[in-house]
Amino acid sequence: MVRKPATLKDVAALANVSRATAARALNSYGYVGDETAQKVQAAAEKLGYRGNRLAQALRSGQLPIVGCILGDIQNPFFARIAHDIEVLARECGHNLVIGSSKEELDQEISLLASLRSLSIRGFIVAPTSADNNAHLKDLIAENVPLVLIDRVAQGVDCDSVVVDNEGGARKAVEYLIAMGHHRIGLLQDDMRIFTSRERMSGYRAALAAGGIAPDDRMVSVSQSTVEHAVDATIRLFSQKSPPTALFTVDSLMTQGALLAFRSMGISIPHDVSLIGFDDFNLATFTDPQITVVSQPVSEIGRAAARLLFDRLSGKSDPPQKIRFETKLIVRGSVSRHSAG
Amino acid sequence: MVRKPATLKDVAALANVSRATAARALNSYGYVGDETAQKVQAAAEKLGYRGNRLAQALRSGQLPIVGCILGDIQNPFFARIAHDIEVLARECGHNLVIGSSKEELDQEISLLASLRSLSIRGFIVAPTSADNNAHLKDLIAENVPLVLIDRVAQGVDCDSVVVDNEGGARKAVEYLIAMGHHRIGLLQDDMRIFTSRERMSGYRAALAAGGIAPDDRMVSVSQSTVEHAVDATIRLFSQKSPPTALFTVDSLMTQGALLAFRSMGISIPHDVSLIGFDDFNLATFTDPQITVVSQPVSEIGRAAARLLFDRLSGKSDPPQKIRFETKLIVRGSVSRHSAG
DNA sequence: AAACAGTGTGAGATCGATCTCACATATATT
DNA sequence: AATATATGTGAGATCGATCTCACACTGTTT
Repeated sequence: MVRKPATLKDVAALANVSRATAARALNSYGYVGDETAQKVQAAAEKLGYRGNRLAQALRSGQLPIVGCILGDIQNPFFARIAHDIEVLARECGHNLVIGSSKEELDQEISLLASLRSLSIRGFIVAPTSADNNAHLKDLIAENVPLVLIDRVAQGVDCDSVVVDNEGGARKAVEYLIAMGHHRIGLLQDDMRIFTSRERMSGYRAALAAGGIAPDDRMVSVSQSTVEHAVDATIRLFSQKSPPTALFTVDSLMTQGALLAFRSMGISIPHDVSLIGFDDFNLATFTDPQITVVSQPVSEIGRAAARLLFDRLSGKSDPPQKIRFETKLIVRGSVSRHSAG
Repeated sequence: MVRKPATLKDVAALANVSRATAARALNSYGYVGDETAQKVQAAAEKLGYRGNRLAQALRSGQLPIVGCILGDIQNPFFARIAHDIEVLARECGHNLVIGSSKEELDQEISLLASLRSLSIRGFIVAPTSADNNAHLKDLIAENVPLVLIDRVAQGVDCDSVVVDNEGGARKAVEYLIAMGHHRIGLLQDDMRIFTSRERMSGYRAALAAGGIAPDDRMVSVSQSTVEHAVDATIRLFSQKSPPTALFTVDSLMTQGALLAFRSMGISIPHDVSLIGFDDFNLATFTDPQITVVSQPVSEIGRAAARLLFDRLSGKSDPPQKIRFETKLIVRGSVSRHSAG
């Protein structure tokens, strides 16, 4: 037996009033008699009435949902962000639709299109590509609230929350150089991605400042999964003269590098030094503990959500660009390299 | 300048036909003249018409969205599941709304209510409570497709996907007993949770089979986060006669236990043996590698999504209950205990 | 010529909630 | 008593897409 959810009409009928009056009673606006209001409340209660948000949304033009397009929820960094956004969204009476772009521009575009046709109120996006962003510009042109997170996109003028990727990478590599390393490997993501570019550029800047010529053989590109990172690390360290230190651009890659080193019998920090971008749960469990560049993960999602909901509630200040600092946390995965 | 999206009415006006005809042309049903159809297509093209899904949904009563309520996306187990569901949902032309219950029944109920008012087509839920599930029964009574995942709920007769929790836990504890352990600790989740119950019951069964009396002092309850698990482990191992082995019920707890042991100077497997339920990335990186009960994570989300979309496409077989096997993966975190 | 099938189109109802407007009453003010 | 003001309520329009129905027209069959 399929009983349909009760509609306002049902409530009105039961309370013996018009739909208009029922609506007034339930949403408390306009004039309603006390008695009438109570009758309506009781009727609504009895029928288990819950408004149909679709109908409400059709009138108001907007669904109480915000969309969030991230690279990959399986990355703990994004999982944390998604979680924080969801909590804040709920506080603001909104639900959250999550989509993974899998770092593919096509996915990002089609996902965005599909969410837009739902009349979703606003978006938080970690854009896959730093340049290719007509779809994001469209959003802005049509005045749909958008907050970029973790990454910004050229020519897209809107609120954003990122961290100091370049500074973080530079600090890490400078530290490696100060510890005597010259052949410093970089395990990085696709260069389309904003963070990858910035971290690469911090890496380059530190090398330059240390008088070290960049060497393409020291750089390996990998998708951001543990498995791909394992392979990329193995490639990097199978060369005749492999790096003596490695900087990885996210925690999944760091974990991949750890597993690769283990399988190759390379020991940290004896054979190779390691610094990862983004801290992770077990970074302090491994032996040695892993030195990392940490970012304030718990702030990022909340900050982005706050920006978005400010916009949704009508704020129209110029776009706000938040940039959090990163911090080098020195543990035990880097050792001094006696010059060679 | 905020240009509103074009409506069917606009298209019809531009093409000089009625809304009905425009709809027929665009959705290709009923009779439409060739010429007329082309005029309409052209008009739609020109205006960049994309149908308003809200309006469509209001008529059809359903939005192409499925909802998914999990314990916590930050748990890699759920993150993986969410990811797999999202991929399959997209293939089926649906979007995915994700909510975290944070293992609180209230959250689960309010989240469900909020999603239901959106006229979402179906749900995949990991119920927080094994008993308290009137809200789930409501779904079934109202014929809303529901798939339970990771956990089932009493009296809720619907599709479900779980693993053999009891068997997995029993195998783990039997193995510990076979290795000479008697004081076997259990680090578990709240007993409201189905998996917790089942794993507990496997633990008990193994103890009983091994002739070991259950001892409440060997059991510690913790929320499923690394931080809480650290505390719970410390409590458990601060007793006068602590366990010689520990079984943890999920990977976050396993990680918490590892961190706790490190901070207490307890070494694995020398001082204590450890088996965790649910494998994790770094389980093979730690020294020793961690012995775990693994579950086929990559199957679970996909199986659940498939069941759900089968229902959505009208299948009305009796509910299907899928139960995957678990596997004890012996690594190096368990050592033989010389009887004491 | 009459009846019928096939083709093409538009008017209007519908989904459910909300809002405007008009119309009642009741009380207060001149 | 006449007018103004406050208070309650309902009829009907609206949001955008879709669907039913009625109506028209062509061509075929008796």
